[in-house]
Amino acid sequence: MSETYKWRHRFRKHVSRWTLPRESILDLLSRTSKHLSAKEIYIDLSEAYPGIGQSTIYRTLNLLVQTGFLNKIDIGDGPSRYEYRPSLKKEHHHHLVCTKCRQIIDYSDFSEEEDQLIKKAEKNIAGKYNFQVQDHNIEFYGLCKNCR
Amino acid sequence: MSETYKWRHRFRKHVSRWTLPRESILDLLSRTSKHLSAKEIYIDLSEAYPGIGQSTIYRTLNLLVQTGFLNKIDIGDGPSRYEYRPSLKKEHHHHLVCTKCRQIIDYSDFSEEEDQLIKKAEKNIAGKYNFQVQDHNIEFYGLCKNCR
DNA sequence: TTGTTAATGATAATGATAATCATTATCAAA
DNA sequence: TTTGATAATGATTATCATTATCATTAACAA
Repeated sequence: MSETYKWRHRFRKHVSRWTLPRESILDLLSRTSKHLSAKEIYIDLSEAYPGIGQSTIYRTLNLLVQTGFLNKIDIGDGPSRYEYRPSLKKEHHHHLVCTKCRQIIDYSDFSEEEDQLIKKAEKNIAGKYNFQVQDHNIEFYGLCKNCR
Repeated sequence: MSETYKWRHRFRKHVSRWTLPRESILDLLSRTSKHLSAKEIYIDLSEAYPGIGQSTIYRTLNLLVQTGFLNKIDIGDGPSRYEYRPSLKKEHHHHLVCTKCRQIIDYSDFSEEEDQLIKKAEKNIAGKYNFQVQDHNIEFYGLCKNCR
């Protein structure tokens, strides 16, 4: 079964129409490991899809984030970046952010202890602050292999 | 010894002049536990210091972050927020971000295991990606006691 | 095939922040 | 203490990312 078909199916559950811009953006992000900004997506797609509007890019990105197809990444400066999210299940990874070239690298192998620590912290937070944790985010800042 | 005197002293090491806007901003942020945006700081200071310029706020905030007097906090949407940083030593805390009212709460009690886990991760990251970790950041997203 | 209506793309608007530049204030040295 | 070099300020404009508006177009259920 094609990816497109699966996407379309998942998408239609949200009572939204399946359109070329939506497929193009999802397709692009699913084929790259890069973390792209709206502008970068716009530039890239403009070749295969001349005339696509910037507004559509922004709207579609927001929609795809809301519906769980994409993750939005915000590292302080510059524009938001987006990455494909393969499954709705708790596939969890974090990011290494190069403070020099601003490259973002995925980092996913520290799960067992992390889960324990996070669970513990969430319990602690719930008790102490009456704060109901839904999600968490860890970033490491430093220098990538090219910049160090 | 007054705070102002200490700030001034620390500041002069960076070959910068000690001015009223700089003192006012530092004073304001040191007296609140809130995490304020540039605009909020501007509005607040405008009362005690009519005529202060927005540019000065932004410039000064950047400077104070660079010189270690303040932390800059970026939680995705909205403007950057700033908090006072009591000491240059590794006083480390993280943030609970309410996804509904966008309030930020400081969270600092999970250090021992955290340190261990983070150290381990940093070593792992260095080995695997040749990435030199300098700092890290953890955020918990959820609902605060008023919003849950 | 068609009608309803959601999505698109062009454009203007907004909000946060940075750049420019003439004026003013700080502070080291006289 | 004054003074002079120059850093900092505040007004303004520019820029950059993102959102809002709205007429036109396309998706898809019937």
